[in-house]
Amino acid sequence: MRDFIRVMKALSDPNRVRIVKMLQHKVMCVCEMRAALKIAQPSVSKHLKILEDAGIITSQKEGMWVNYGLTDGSASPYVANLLGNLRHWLEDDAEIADIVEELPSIRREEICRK
Amino acid sequence: MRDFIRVMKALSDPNRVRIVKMLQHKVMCVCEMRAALKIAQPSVSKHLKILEDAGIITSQKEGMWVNYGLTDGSASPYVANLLGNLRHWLEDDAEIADIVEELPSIRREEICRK
DNA sequence: GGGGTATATTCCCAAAAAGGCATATATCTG
DNA sequence: CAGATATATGCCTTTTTGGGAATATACCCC
Repeated sequence: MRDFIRVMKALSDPNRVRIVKMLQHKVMCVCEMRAALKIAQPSVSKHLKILEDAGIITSQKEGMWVNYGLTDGSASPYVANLLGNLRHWLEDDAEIADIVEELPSIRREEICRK
Repeated sequence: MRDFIRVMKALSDPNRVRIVKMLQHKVMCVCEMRAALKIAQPSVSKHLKILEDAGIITSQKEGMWVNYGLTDGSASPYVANLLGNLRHWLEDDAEIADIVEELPSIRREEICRK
């Protein structure tokens, strides 16, 4: 039950769902997500921690950056199912479409390292 | 997005998940759920409202009682999918098993109408 | 080692959520 | 109609949650 609730809570926040939908398109670092979501960096980090604790995303350090990506969900049937469905769910959501459309223009080389 | 969040939030609370798992076994009135969950009646009513607003359950008046049951989920793909999966998810959860086991002994004729 | 950058953590605040008690509403019974 | 019962609503309190600012940590480059 605890695992199930943890996954459901993790996906109960719009910004966290946006993160998942973005990560369907590419691996991203924190500052890229910050730029896409237009919220403060610590807020992004906290959302990422919640998603990671739920087994929905994983992180990998690459020098100064931390790359976040979706897990394969093999550790949890709840994650596996929801990540699978979220591949088509919300695809026609206007707001999600807007964010995804702008993703290619958000490149860490331009945003970070100023 | 709003619909999706509403459904996820509705299923992010242990007591509401317990309600769904109970309703998989039988239609129940508020006082039966109150007895099963061991929380105050107004709390049950409020949880039911949240689940109903999300399209997860429906209610039907029967005299003094209000019977609650699961929807078929046809109004929402999120509901349809989650209700479908919740038919097997948490089936081996100890706490859920306990509640389900006691369901037959919770009969409105004995609990209500004192 | 020192300066700069990316990320995580801490602290604080405002808003939301969950619970209970009291009360309102609706229905049944006599 | 009056009393009893089932459910819903309102109010209040406590806890949780999301956000930001400041700070700590880790890494890179010189």
